[in-house]
Amino acid sequence: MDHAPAPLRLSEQLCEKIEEQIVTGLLRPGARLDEQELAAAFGVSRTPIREALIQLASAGLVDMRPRRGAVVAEIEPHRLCEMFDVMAELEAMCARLAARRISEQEIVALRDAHQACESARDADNPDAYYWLNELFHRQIYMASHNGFLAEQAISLHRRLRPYRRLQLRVRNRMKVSYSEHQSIVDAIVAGDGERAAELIRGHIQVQGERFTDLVASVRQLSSPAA
Amino acid sequence: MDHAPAPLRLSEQLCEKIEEQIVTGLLRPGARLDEQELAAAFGVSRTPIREALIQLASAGLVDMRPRRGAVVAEIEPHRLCEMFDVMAELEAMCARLAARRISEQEIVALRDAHQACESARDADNPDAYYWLNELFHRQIYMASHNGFLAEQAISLHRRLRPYRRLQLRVRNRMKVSYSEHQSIVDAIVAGDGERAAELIRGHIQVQGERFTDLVASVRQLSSPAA
DNA sequence: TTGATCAAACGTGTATACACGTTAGGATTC
DNA sequence: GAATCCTAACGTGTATACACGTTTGATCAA
Repeated sequence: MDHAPAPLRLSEQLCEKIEEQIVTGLLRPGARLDEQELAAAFGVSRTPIREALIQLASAGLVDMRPRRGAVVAEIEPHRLCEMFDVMAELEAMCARLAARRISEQEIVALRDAHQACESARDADNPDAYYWLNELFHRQIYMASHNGFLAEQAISLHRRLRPYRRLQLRVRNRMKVSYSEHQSIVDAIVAGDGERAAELIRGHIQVQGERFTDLVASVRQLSSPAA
Repeated sequence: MDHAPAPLRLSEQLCEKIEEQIVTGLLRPGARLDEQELAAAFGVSRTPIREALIQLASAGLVDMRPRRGAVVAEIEPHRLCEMFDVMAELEAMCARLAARRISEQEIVALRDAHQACESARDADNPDAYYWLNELFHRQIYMASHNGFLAEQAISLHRRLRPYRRLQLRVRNRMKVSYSEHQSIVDAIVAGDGERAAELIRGHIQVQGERFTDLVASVRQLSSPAA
């Protein structure tokens, strides 16, 4: 599908690799990102590392303080809630548009993605569910037929990844999530945009609300010393 | 307000300068951004220029093609409409939240900003109106009391600047815009979030719709040769 | 012992140098 | 005369070198 023959630029590859380490939690929020250290670790010079860090800083995953080095961005609980509120609104917009514009093919794809989530739920496999859930939501983004909106949604979704991931461990979360998905699919297929928007807004916001509880532990993780 | 003592990094300053040249139209969409040329023009080396371009590329104002140089991003008409749709939704969200959360002080500030627009309208000064309009909208962003949302709105607003600017030249646009502002202020102060959201959504979307007409001329500007 | 001051090491920010892909121009061939 | 191939110049991508601010450790004074 992605027929780009080669990234061809080290900066891009490094950007993805470092982002991977951030979202998987290998690099914790607040961790220093020493340019020389990273350069040595990846076997390249500082130049492409710097360029990768600048990109990640623009994306909000890294915080660069002048002359004082870069660190993995620490998102305080309050801001995290704000971000989830915006995410909820973006997804609501996607759902509203999707209800009006989704094609027959896309309906099939959406139902397939939904079905796949069911399998992961039944297998009680949070990691699988995490990925399949992401694919499910992307189907809705695409069905909005607004490419820019879809990009924004994907971008913010990525940024929230490390925090979202914890959610699925909550008891019964997968089952509740799946049943919410069902209602959303029904509303979209029925062409009821307002209902679909309202449902998915709640679906996302509940995660933000629950974070009010979880953030404490996250904060503990990111600042062990103090 | 912004108590940052000094940007201290050339990359940042160059980023702003180049962005300025893009949004003011000095650098037209599609224009090549030769690193050596820019470096010579600003009297610096290629390194900070590259870093500035990477930031601008992340922001979407510049398009970097591997090994083939950077150009000012060309936004095709279709995508521009998509961006205005998202902008409308972001502003609607700001207005909805603002109606619930705005403080007495912020109401005063909002009315002041609105009043300032009136002066520019009466003076029939589109350039002044352009800036005051921006300040007016920012008051609403801030009143949403969602810092992340406000940042996103400001960011997208900046990106749409070069295209938005043309709008005010349209006959009677300033008068219509001002009267729409009035209704929006009333709805927010009255605490009617849904009405405020609906009004501002229309206020923004009408710009996107009108662009369907204007884009032809924009396209002509950006690609004189063919 | 604790506090402040200073100096050296460290790391970022910028400049320069080099390598490779891209592109444009000219020569050659059909 | 037009198209293609080759070649050389150009510009990007990466590496290296250097300058300056920041930080840290030690020394000295109270």
